Amino acid sequence: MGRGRVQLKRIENKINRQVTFSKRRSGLLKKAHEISVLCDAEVALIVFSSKGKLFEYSTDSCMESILERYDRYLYSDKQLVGRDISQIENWVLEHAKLKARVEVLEKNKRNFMGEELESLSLKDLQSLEHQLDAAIKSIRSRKNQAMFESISALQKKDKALQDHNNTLLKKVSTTFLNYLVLF
Amino acid sequence: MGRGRVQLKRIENKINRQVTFSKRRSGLLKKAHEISVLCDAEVALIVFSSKGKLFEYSTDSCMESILERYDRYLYSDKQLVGRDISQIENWVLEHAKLKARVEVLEKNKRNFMGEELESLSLKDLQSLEHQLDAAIKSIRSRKNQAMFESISALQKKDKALQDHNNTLLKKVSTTFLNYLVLF
DNA sequence: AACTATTCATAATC
DNA sequence: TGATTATGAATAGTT
Repeated sequence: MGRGRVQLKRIENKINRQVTFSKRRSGLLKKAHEISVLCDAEVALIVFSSKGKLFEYSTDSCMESILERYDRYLYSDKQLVGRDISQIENWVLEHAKLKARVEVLEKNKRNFMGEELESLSLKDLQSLEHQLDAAIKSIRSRKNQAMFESISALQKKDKALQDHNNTLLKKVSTTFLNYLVLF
Repeated sequence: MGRGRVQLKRIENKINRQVTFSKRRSGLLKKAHEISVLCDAEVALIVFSSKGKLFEYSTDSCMESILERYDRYLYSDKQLVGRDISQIENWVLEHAKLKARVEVLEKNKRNFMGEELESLSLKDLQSLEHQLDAAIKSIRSRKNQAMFESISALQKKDKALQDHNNTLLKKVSTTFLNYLVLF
């Protein structure tokens, strides 16, 4: 990239190194974000500059949960300690995540109900419309099915009742005939 | 990169998503390594695929030490202990409530997307259908409005550009005439 | 911080 | 998968 090939070795000139770091860092963070969104992946990226400054990226801005998942993945049965975050801090985080999730879902719901559309782009609107169109199709199809099921259940019940009625009727008339014979 | 530019949103096609993930993952790991070597930075990169598989890169000082450094960087001065017990109990409750709310909202959302309809009664289905019908109407109306706004903004811009062009044209011809007069 | 000339990464295709 | 290729992105060197 850029003019001339680059050797994969430490850039000796301090200024160049700093500039390259700055450029490549933003590129790297961007690509981390892209793969996260495009491919539905969970990404945690931590970069310390040679001067010790921290830069980071994490999917859904929740580094801690990804690192925890990482620990779980590696040491599935081991204690989570090692990383010295107390349980309480974990809860705070979890809580914040839940709250954010609720907010997103509620916004979502309002959009699904045709509210708060001002905040959506034309593209979002289009995709929402298609989503709902598809949903309505499913719902109508399911409704039809449910109605048919309900109808056939009623017909079956109706038939059973009629049969029962007939049986009773026979019994009654037999009893009546017996009565006549006796008296 | 590649043929045609790419939208920053989840790739819906599963196969494409998987392929893109594989390609971009190797690109990302490579770049992480490069910045690490070129700029003498310490890098930790963790990627979970959507299927939950782990991929990682870390500057040779090993992942664990970088994560430790990260924790130290963030939490070195914070106190982690000594919170009020009743406060904690409150949180536990709050947490349970939030979780329940999330569950309801998610079920809701799935229904709005035409999924999990088996659990709904005929009446529920009917009302959901009406709800979505109304929503679609709002959305279409909002979409129309947004499109008109967009169009009129473009027309306005177009007009401004034409005016500017005319002004420039006049300037050019005046200059040309002056030039003719002089020579 | 801008601007290019290049190299690189990768989406589409096979 | 793996290779190829056309194209859009990233970026090294320069100003």
